[in-house]
Amino acid sequence: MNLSLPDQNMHNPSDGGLEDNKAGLMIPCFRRNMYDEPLISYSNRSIISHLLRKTIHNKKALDESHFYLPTSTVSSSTMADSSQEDQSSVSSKDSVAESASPGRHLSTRVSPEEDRPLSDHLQAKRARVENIIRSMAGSPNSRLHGDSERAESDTREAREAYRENKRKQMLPQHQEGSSSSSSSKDEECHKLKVQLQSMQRILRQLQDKFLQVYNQDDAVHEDRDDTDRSYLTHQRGGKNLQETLKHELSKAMSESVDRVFKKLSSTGLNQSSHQHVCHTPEHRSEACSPKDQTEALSLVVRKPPLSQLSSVTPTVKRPYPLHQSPFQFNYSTPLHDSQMLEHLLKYGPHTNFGGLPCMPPSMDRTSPNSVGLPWSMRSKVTSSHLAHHHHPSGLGPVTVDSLCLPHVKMECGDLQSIAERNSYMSLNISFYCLTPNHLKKAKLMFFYTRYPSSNVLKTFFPDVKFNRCITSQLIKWFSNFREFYYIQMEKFARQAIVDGVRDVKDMSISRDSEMFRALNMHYNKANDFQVPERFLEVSEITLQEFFNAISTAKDSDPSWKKAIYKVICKLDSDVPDEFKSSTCL
DNA sequence: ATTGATCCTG
DNA sequence: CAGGATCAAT
Repeated sequence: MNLSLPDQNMHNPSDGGLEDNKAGLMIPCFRRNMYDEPLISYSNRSIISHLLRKTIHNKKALDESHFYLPTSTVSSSTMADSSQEDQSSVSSKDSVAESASPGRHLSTRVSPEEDRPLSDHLQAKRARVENIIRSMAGSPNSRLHGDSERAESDTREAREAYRENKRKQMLPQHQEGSSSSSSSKDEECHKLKVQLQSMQRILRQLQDKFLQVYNQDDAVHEDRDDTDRSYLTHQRGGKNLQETLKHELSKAMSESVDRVFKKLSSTGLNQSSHQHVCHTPEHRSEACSPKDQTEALSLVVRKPPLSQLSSVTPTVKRPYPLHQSPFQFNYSTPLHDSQMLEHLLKYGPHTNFGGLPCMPPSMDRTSPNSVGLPWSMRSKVTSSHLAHHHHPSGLGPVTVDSLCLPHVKMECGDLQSIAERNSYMSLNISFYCLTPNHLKKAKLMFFYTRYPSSNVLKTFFPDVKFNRCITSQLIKWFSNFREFYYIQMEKFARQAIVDGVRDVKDMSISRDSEMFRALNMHYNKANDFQVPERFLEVSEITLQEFFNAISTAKDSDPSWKKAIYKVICKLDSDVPDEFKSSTCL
């Protein structure tokens, strides 16, 4: 924390953004290496990527294992240009895993001739997915390693191939759900693609702008020894622009996310509603067959195997491909990242997910915490609660555990663990919830304002998307701060009276007084912030108010503190502008 | 009905 | 620090 150098992270591009980057969690994409890579490829790895991650993953695995299919299995000539990807999109990993469970229709390729028809439609399907990926943003590989022209032409070809493929998808495919679902999925994919392309355009524009500023700053940096003080004003202007651009970028991102997920919530949730059949064991082997997994796939919210079963706040872990789920409880419907994000947008991070449509209604019913209560009262459904109330009839602890998963409370830590897998989301996670850095900042702000208005909060936490939850949490924080503050004051005042202090003038607070140390320890633990003098004055006034009230026995009145609160709330001062910067911590 | 402050608890 | 209860103000 260094408020005098609020942007120091921004001025060390040379160390590649690998420095201790506290602010990096908030705005990770502004680190140079982050900028170079994840922002460009985010569209492959974020929103859609949770629909497609498996395909990409499979492709990688295959590239390593040299697993190949005969080109002849690709029946469509329109897929010729992407035949290699098509082939490589067959998951060697999945195949290996699935080979352990023979009889699944998505069998291994040990004898390709036997499943030629299946191979064909799976090939087509994979080709389609691959093409969608490529038409989204171009192949990340070609972007990163190849020349951009080729990438662009690849993209054009991929789009055409995609259109061709759309026609191909009209062919009878598989019996999952209804036959109309595949074409409607295509529609959704297409809509999503259009959305993403527009997002990309916006992003590219912002990236360009940002890069301009960035380069400009670099140039200024390099020349700074040779230039006069005009350099400082130049730099300041650049910084302002940087701040502006950061906010613009965040805003554009979040708006885009909002738009996409609005779409998703109208279309995607219909899909998940048909997944309801997954919740009964009788259906799990049918409706939740691996075929479904070749489409949207994603996260399984699960508890880490090593965590105690009694943990109240299980963390979200990397998804298992369903067939690799250690206990084969595939019917524990996975929560999609998109659903999580959507839920976050609606309710904030501290709600459980019992209300999500993918949840079995029965569990919703039996979970009183999840229905009809304000957000603040919905959380903390513990595994033990569920174990006792929902599944008294013989399911083992592990089963109960897995069935309870969607009820885990989402913490910022959980979100960040999602974000670790996804640079785009990591940019936005802190946007949707309060982080430890925000807490730290709030505590420092308390030195200036004990009773911040919600407008002040909004002003000084510009990197957070405010909703009811966030606002309440921030207000609660300050309420807790005040509580500690007033408790200290009362304690010290009473102690002074016990110690025989008579004159209120003897109640003073300096930087080396015990009272100050206690307060500083609480609000400025790292002691890296210079506590403003005004805070000492206000503290002293507070202490004297308590002293006076107690000495005159006003504390016999149950609401004697209110008078003091009324005095203290008028002593707020303005929070310095430095706190407005999201990079000040 | 909602919001916010405080108090109390864990 | 968060959750919940209570009270007051809107």
